Amino acid sequence: MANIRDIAKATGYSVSTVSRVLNNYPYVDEAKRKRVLQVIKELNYVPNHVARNLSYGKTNNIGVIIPYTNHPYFDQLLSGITEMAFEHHYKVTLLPTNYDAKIEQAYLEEFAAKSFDGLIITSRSNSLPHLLSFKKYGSLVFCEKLPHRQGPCVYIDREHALAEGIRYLQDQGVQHLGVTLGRHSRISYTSKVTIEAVQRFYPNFDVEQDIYWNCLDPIMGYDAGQYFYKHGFDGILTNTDLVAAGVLKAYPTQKHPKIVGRDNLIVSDLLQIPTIDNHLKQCGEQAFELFYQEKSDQIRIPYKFILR
Amino acid sequence: MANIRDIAKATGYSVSTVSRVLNNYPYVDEAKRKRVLQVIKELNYVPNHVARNLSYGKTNNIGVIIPYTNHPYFDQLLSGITEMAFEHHYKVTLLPTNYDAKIEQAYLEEFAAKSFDGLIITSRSNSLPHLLSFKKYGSLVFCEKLPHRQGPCVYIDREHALAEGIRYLQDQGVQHLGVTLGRHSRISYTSKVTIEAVQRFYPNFDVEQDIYWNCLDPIMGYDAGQYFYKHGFDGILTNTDLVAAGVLKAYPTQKHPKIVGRDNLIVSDLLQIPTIDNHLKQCGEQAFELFYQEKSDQIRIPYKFILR
DNA sequence: CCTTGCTAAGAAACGCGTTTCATACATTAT
DNA sequence: ATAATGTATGAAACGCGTTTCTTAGCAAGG
Repeated sequence: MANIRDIAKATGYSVSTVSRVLNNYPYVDEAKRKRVLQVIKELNYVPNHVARNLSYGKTNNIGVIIPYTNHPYFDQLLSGITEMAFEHHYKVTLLPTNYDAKIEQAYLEEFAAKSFDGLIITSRSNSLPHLLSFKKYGSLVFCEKLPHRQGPCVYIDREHALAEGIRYLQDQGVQHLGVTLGRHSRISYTSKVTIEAVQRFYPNFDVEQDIYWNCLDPIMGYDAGQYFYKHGFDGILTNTDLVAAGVLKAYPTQKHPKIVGRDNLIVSDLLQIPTIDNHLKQCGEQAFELFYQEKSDQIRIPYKFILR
Repeated sequence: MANIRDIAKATGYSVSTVSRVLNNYPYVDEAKRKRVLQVIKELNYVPNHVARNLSYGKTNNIGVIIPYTNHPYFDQLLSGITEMAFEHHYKVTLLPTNYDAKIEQAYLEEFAAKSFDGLIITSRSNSLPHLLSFKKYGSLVFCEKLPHRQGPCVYIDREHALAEGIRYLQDQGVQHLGVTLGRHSRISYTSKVTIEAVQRFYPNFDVEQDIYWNCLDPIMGYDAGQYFYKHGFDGILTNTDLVAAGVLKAYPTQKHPKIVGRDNLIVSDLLQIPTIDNHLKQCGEQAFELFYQEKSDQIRIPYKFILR
């Protein structure tokens, strides 16, 4: 493959002149410009992007740390990021961690090594101070509320969103409330907030008996539903619409519990499940914007409780 | 930010020695190795990945040309690619085209410019010969059946998969078959195959009246369903489970048509919609493997018709 | 006629690692 | 004792664009 020096040689002009043609500088003789372009075509020359990036010190690439794809929560976030990145001529590189702190660490090092112009952290496995120590290498945007002035972030007002969902269940007369949550091994911040919110409305809520952990999809939701049905739960607060759908499936149709889903997924519309829409796509868009505008704002994305 | 020459200067050793330490070469004096590592730590030095890539002529990055994310078909494909890439220490960069040939072209040029070690084309907007002309710049893997010996690809046996779905509908006694399809502006290969397959089983199939175009999600599926219900269609072949779910919603529960979905999405399980599972995740995995193993095979991924 | 300013274009340095080549000493084999 | 290996390390070239610095021709302004 030809490089810029080959083109210089073939045309008889200098490397600088070729570079000037490539970058549309003024002050290049029209005849020479044409000749250069012609030779470029003849030799099938394409400027090496990596070399360019090295020279510019910039890659136009943003990394997104994400546990995994193909999960509605993260896919929505990702689609917001991707769309916005696209508009600003950035590319998005997926950095799946599977919640492994070691892998996350490896990505952070690649970031420090200038592989990406920025990093959006949709969910993290290392401690916040550790992650923040990488700020010196470039711009980091978090998808969680950071302590004041610690850097750019977008976040959801989970507390109020959950409160509204739980109040709805209470208003519907729910006596025995069950809750589905995700990973039990490393309990997420969201799970913690959920438990606290529920306890405020249901003081007798039993953390041991009334939570069904490790719910991520309808299959696990179905398991949860069987448990809840057997034990006479009449209201369920779920961690995502997918799980809500599974839960409902486990109850006989006439005995459906009051339920609240999350993420406003298509299923919740199809099955008429009330849901908390956290506008994740918008979160993703804003996260990218924060990176792009080099702002250090803390943006709260409004949620919306959708009654069906 | 320090670079390798700074480290060389600070230690008093040569750049080569520092590089040897970084790359775990044998034949470096133990004391020097330690000293180098110490200085690296002190100066907070991280080797520049872009420079390394330039030197190696390799990025460990694969690009995935995709119309958009957040669509079940592509997200499944993507999750297969991402998982496999992860296992082989590759990163995945998303290249959304929105079916715009110009944008696709831009990505192809970036590929030629060595931004990626390979390209997986999940769907394309330019002509096949045009895309194939980029083979000289690196390895291209297609997610569609290529003409013999034209390069690596994974594909689905759509013809047989569809035939099985349509035969099922016929066996169920469907008289008036409706079909939902995607984009009408640039009709996809899949759409063409679908029409041909239907015509084989239903010789009177009317391309004008019996197809509802531009169906991508349940909303559009609902529209299609209203049309089909109004005109007395008793069987629907849909282009994805999401659309199937929408179609059903438009029919009164007692009058549900016979229906066949696609992609084996969670909704189809929840709503008991028979579906054609094309094992898209597996497609993605195999596509990456073809790239990684530098094979030029044509891999057919078996489909599965799932009765409910 | 001389200065200022614009157009044009090349040499060389720069961004930053990796790798080849060359050198030199210390062993070990013959 | 000598040739052949093995260990250790530096200088310089390389991968490939971009950018700064310099030089230089030529026209307009004073």
